[in-house]
Amino acid sequence: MPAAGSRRVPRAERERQMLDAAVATFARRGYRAASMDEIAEAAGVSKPLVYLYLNSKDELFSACIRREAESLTAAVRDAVEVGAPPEGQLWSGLLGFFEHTAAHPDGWTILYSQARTVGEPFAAEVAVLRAEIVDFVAALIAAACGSQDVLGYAHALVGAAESLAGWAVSSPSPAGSGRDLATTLMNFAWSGLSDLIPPQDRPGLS
Amino acid sequence: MPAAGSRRVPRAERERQMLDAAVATFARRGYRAASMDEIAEAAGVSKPLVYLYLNSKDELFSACIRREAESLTAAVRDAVEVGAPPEGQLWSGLLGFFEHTAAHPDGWTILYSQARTVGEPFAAEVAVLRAEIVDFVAALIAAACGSQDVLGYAHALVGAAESLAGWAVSSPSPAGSGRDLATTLMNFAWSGLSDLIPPQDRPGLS
Amino acid sequence: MPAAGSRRVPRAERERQMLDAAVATFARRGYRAASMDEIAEAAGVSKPLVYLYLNSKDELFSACIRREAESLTAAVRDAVEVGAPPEGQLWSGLLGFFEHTAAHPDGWTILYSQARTVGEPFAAEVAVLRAEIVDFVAALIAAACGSQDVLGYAHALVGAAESLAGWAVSSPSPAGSGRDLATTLMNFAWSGLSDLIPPQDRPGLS
Amino acid sequence: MPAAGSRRVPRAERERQMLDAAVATFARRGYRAASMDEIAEAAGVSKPLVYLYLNSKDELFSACIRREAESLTAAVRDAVEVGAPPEGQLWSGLLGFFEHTAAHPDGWTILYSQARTVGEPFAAEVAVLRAEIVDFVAALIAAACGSQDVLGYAHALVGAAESLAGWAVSSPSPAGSGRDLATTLMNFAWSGLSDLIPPQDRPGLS
DNA sequence: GATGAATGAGGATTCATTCAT
DNA sequence: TATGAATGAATCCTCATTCAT
Repeated sequence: MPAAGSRRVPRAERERQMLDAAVATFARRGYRAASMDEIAEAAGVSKPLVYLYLNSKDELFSACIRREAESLTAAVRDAVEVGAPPEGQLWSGLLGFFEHTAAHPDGWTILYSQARTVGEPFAAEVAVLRAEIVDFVAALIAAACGSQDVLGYAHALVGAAESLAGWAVSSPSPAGSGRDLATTLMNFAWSGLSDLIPPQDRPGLS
Repeated sequence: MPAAGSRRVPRAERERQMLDAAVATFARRGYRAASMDEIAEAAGVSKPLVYLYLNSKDELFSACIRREAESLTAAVRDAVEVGAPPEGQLWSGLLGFFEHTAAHPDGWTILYSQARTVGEPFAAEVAVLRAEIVDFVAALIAAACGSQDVLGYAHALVGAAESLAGWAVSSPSPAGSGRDLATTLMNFAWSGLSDLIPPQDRPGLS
Repeated sequence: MPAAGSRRVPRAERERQMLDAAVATFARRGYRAASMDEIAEAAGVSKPLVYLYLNSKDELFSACIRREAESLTAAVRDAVEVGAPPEGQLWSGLLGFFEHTAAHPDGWTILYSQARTVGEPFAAEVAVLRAEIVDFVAALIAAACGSQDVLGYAHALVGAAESLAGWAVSSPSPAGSGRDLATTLMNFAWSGLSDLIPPQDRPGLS
Repeated sequence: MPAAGSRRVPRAERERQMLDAAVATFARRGYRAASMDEIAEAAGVSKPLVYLYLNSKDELFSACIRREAESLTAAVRDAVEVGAPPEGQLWSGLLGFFEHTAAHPDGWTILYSQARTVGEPFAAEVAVLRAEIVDFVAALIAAACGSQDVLGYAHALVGAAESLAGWAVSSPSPAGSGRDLATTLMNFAWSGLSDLIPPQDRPGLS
């Protein structure tokens, strides 16, 4: 097991080290404030090597986004129980989502906070990712309900999940485990708050 | 009514122009990428005047955050029907929220996307704002339900609202009016998705 | 006696206030580091008024130098006992010099430290002043001794006086009064250190 | 021996070139008026390289002061004949001092004129240097005389030396060689002016 | 595979100075 | 007499990026 800063490391591993350092640095400081010097030092290599392997700051950030996005989608994909009923798929997918974001807070920060604020090439990349998730969730909701006009609900559900994930990431203690978060969200999304309210107090909306 | 770029404007009005330009620029480009040159030009003044009135980029951004935060809080505060039952207060507050964010998308972007990613002084400022909102929402939910452990629900609800607001801001056409968004969210939050699902398909969670 | 910041002050007095403020500011911060803003504020007036009366930073500094130089020369001139023997003239002149520099440390700082380091127009002005003093001292020494090659001695004596004045200005307590300094210097210059040394230990120089 | 402006020079040599350029520039223009652009151009490198090696204008100036101060103290230390009687040590030390300042007028200007006027971090640095010199001279005088109250004499002697050095630096021709200056000063300091004066004309001071 | 040496370009900030009243 | 409003022109400093080894 070679030390992080050791010499003569094969390219694939060096790239992984660089991406790790870049993800951590971008998450902590933001795209513009993170300097290539900082990243190279965190990776334990010289700056020209970062350029040799990853070409530019833009491409480096892009590679970070791609890696973290694929890591997150893979985690959710693997967590979803194929063949289960839609609600079961949602439940297991949410569980996978919360567990992965809790385990990789820097990756989550990059995707959710940083990439959206940097500007066009990257914001679009994450927007695509998010749209895929929303569409996937919308399809599950539609499958469960039969209704078609569920895009708003899907957005609300995804936003609620993001908010809970961010809550858990920023203040780990009170937020609870991934399972707790998924439970909270499924209760919230499925039964709504009205289950907690006496019927006569419910607002007559819509 | 003097034109925006006219000479010899009283200080209060110039400051307003500068803040308008700064909010628009920061929203579009992010804190780091926005240059003071750009902001000054957008405000129709020279850079030294911006510094004379607002002292530094940090303070300028801080002033933007404060102004937009107060504007949003005031809009929601004024929209909430005091004396109404908690659900009614939530409904009217959400309505005010969606209408304000739709009317001031740049302000919303600054608070929601930019300020959180810049780093400590600013992230903390918006974190406080958001915590206040979550606490307020949690109090309303608790008042409506009698239950105490509602912080998770409040986070979910606020996140859902943010997501819908962001959806509406980024793609105005399909998202609908503020009223539509509020309706969607209240339906989602109150009745849950289960209303749309035949009872036998509901997952038995938790 | 009008307050320093009062309105509608006659020009002569305003100019005096400005020069006072400028001398103090230039002495404390140096020519380049002192800003016109700072000086105007210290004088209790607005910047355009400083320009109206004194035209530019250069001319303002020049006016400071001229005023302080004349003030110092006048003090020394008035102190010198005309008609006394050369040594008596030197003694009284030194006394006047030390008393004036002790009473006006900012003026001394400007002449001795600041003006020499700023660059050509000003350095030359003070160089002229200093050359006059050195020549005057040289004439007195020559008159007392009959010798002609006394320029080096005059430089040494003036430098010793400056050093003692700077010592007194920077650490007032141990240095003693103007009279003490003048006494020290006259002892040093007249009798030399050899008076304190047994004759057989004196080096055989030159 | 590569030319001063040649490419790819080892760091140590580049730093020396930069310090040379900085000393010359600071001496000629003063700390504030000297621009980093000017210094970099004088050193034959680009500005970022100056920052890469010397971090900031402050640190660059500080490095100049340290280098010149050490250079001067080393020259004097090496010139002093250890084991000689105190007057001999003074004589040889003065000789070393005058020869070094004559050979390095820019270094002398920085220490004597510039650093004292810039403000606190630097003024303190040279004040320490000067205090050491004064103390050293005072010790020699005390050793030669047996008297204790010689600090004033030491200040006078050092000031006289500084003045003569400045005279020699600013107008090289009439001032004479280092040996001449040292002779003048030792004559002045040891025998005083009274040797040149008929006894009956001497003032009876203190 | 890896790096020390080097730079063009741009950004935040300050300052002396003027104009209109 | 006096000032609030305004700016052109630097200046310090940083950063992404490349070259020669």
